[in-house]
Amino acid sequence: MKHSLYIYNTLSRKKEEFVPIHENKVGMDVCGPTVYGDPHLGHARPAITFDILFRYLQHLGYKVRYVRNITDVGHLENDADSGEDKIVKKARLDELEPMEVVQYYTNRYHKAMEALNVLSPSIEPHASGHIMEQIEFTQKILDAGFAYESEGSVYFDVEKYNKKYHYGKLSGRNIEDMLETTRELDGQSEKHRSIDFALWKKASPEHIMHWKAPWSEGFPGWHMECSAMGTKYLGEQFDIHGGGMDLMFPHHECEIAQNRAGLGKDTVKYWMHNNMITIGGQKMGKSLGNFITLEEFFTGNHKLLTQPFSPMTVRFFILQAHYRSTIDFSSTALEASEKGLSRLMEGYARLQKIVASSSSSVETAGLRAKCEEAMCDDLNTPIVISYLFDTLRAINLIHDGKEIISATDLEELQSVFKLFIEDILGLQSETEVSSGNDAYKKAIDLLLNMRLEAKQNKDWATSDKIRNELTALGFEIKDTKDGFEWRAP
RNA sequence: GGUACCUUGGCCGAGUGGCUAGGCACCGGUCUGCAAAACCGAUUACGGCGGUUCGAAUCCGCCAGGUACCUCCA
Repeated sequence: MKHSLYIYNTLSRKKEEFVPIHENKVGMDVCGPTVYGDPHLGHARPAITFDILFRYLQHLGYKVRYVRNITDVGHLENDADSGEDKIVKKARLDELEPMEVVQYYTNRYHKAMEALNVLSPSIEPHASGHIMEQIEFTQKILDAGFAYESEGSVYFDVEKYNKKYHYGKLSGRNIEDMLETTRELDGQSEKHRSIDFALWKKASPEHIMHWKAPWSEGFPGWHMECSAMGTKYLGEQFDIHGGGMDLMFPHHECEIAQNRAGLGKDTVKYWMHNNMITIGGQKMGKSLGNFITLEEFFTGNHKLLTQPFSPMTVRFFILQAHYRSTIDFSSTALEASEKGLSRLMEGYARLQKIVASSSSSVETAGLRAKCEEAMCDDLNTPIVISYLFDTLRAINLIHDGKEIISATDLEELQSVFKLFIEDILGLQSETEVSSGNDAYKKAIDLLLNMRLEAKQNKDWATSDKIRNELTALGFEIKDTKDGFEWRAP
């Protein structure tokens, strides 16, 4: 029996059954990175969360168009007149062309994502390549009467919008509170209200990145790109929009308002938000300066890291928590994940070598359904993983010859493990890649066969010497009943 | 100040009314020349107080502590 997928919709604050707008097709938009810095652990979370969703929707048989944008126009540093493109600022510091910075960090992002086994989205549009669409969208909002021009910039009229629609429906805020709690109005004289946000911003003279628009030489406001690009590639109504929880307000709230004002209808059916990764209980982020880049994880080159952590360990660590929970980073937590993952992957490798018997003494039939059920319950990957570990025990017992499994059950188990470990969770074995070529493998086998002989002759000195030397080089040697297993460093 | 959320055993983390996920660590055992691995077993838990209920980690109230957003952030 096929389960229905339920996902948590931030709009309703409830798990809802996922029903696509168009049968068998899913449109999905996720906020991608701003490419002015190295990708860090925080970037890995939404990428992996929505990678899982992307993979699972496809597994369910949907044809998915996944749009993940690259923000390269930059956001305003602040709302004041001196607001400056982040990308421009960095470029000037580095004395690079803005697009050079964009290219550099985009490449770095892609490299990290590939290492994490995050699938490429269907379309990865750059904001800088969609200025026309953003200008047109802004014009639509102006035409609809929900924006005003002021000194070359265009602002969204939140109060007017709120009279007809509801500004704050996603984040649960109300406009009165926002007006009360926003104190500083200095330097914002262009705007009618402090809560109004820019759709188009006139560029100051020192601003390098700017484009021609009916109102001024300038650049789009920072919520505009999602409205313009999402609807361009997915239509005026599409299924899923995702991103980090910190984007809920103002970014996604403003996007909802822009789309409603410009198109006259709500665009997104399901809003999904992943929670943050914390470090010592605090959000890991740029402003706090407590983030660790993905490269630092992979190399171990950071004062908070006791060792390097492989991309798969990082991926597994993230999947061991539900995407809507905060997950607290620590080196010891990563170490625990690393060991768990390694045990899981070894068991998975063992599963391939198991020889079937005429019947089964272990019960494994329900695994597929249980895992599907967990995934359908708002992508509960930690539960899926716990089921895999439960089954791992049976696999090891069969491997040790203490239990038996029939050919039918074995085939099913292999199929389920492949489906969930590789296809859905996207975990891949890292040791096989690094094991090198055939000659190298044969050389190690040769050494270990010599050790086996020494053992048979009770020559413990030679036997231990080979094992100790190989261990010192980073190899893992395991004796089995009738031989050995080894793993490259 | 406003809004939302969180507090689970040594650590990380599931779980939303009864059936006490899982991982890592630790302890005991089996196996082994020794070790590793694997397996078996044991131990440790739901922030505090009160309420609802036959029964609460799970629902309600209060208190304490913490986090996020309200400014760029995944």
